[in-house]
Amino acid sequence: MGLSNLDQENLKELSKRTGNACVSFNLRKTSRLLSQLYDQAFKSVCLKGTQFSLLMAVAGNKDSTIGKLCKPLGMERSTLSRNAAVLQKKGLIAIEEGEDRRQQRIRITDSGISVLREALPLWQGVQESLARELGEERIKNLLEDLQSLSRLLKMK
Amino acid sequence: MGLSNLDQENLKELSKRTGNACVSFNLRKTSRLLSQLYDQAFKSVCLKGTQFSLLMAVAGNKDSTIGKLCKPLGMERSTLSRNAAVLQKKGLIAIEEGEDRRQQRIRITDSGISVLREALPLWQGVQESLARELGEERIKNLLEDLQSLSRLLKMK
DNA sequence: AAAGAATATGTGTATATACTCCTTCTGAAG
DNA sequence: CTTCAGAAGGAGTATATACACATATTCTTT
Repeated sequence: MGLSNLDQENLKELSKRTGNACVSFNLRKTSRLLSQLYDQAFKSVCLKGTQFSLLMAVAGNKDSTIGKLCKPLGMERSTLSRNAAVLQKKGLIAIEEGEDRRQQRIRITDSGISVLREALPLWQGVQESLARELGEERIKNLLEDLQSLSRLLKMK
Repeated sequence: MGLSNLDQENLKELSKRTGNACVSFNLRKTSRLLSQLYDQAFKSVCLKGTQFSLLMAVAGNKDSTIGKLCKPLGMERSTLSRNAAVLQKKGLIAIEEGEDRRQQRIRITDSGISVLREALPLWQGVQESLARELGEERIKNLLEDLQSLSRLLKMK
């Protein structure tokens, strides 16, 4: 149909179809909603879902740097830099100049480990409730599709 | 395993598994990457993907208001309010006081329609390239899963 | 060793996002 | 008509996000 012959009826219809079909819109929308659920779960440890993910990534990548962490997280360098600063301010990670003085080495602190310890069961709780409500199979498929799409996009 | 007995090997393993299994992390990550692709596509019409979605939603909901648009977009009221202000500044939508003077009525402008007309084929281009590269079937499944998850989350 | 290329990161700016608190307005109860 | 509860929205604040530009450091070439 397109927009060539555009009255109100067409617009309404077009808008609805576009919203239903747009991969990006639906990803962002679901992501927004789901992020709120995770944020709630982490409230008691004063973390947001994004911060939990980053903290966990730092924990699992000993002696990494801002630049090196970008790729696995699929995150822009400057974004990561700023997000890391938030965790540093909370004392959960340490950021220090590397031997190569251009680099900033990142490591998790004891306090960070401690928070992670508290946060992990909260995370697991949300994951399990999702699996219960949406079904394990569906979650598994969703994760696979998301990861395929991520790989595809990173190659560009 | 948990975090009870936590050395570097465990952490590395745990971090990897958590990242692979976390629905929210994978949604946000893919969403970030994909948004960049859409943003590129809309560059020539000076829109971002988020703005295209909102503009399209405004176009399809004649005589709507900030509050009424929230639900279908799965967006927080204040977020929508601020995003709408950006489109207003660009002259693509108009925001005016309603009869009920608490409300802000939103409508697309002629300029907005015009930009939408240019943007639609760009959107379609990205959608088609995605379908080609990931497969129609997979896109369809992904959209269905996302929409199921959205519905589930909205009920909370 | 000096010059220039390449690398790693920070900063400025703009948008996106959500929570909390505040103001304005409407409508209902009396 | 007054009061007051509820609705609609804005503003303050903090984080998340990315792009463009600037800076510092290392490496490479001559």
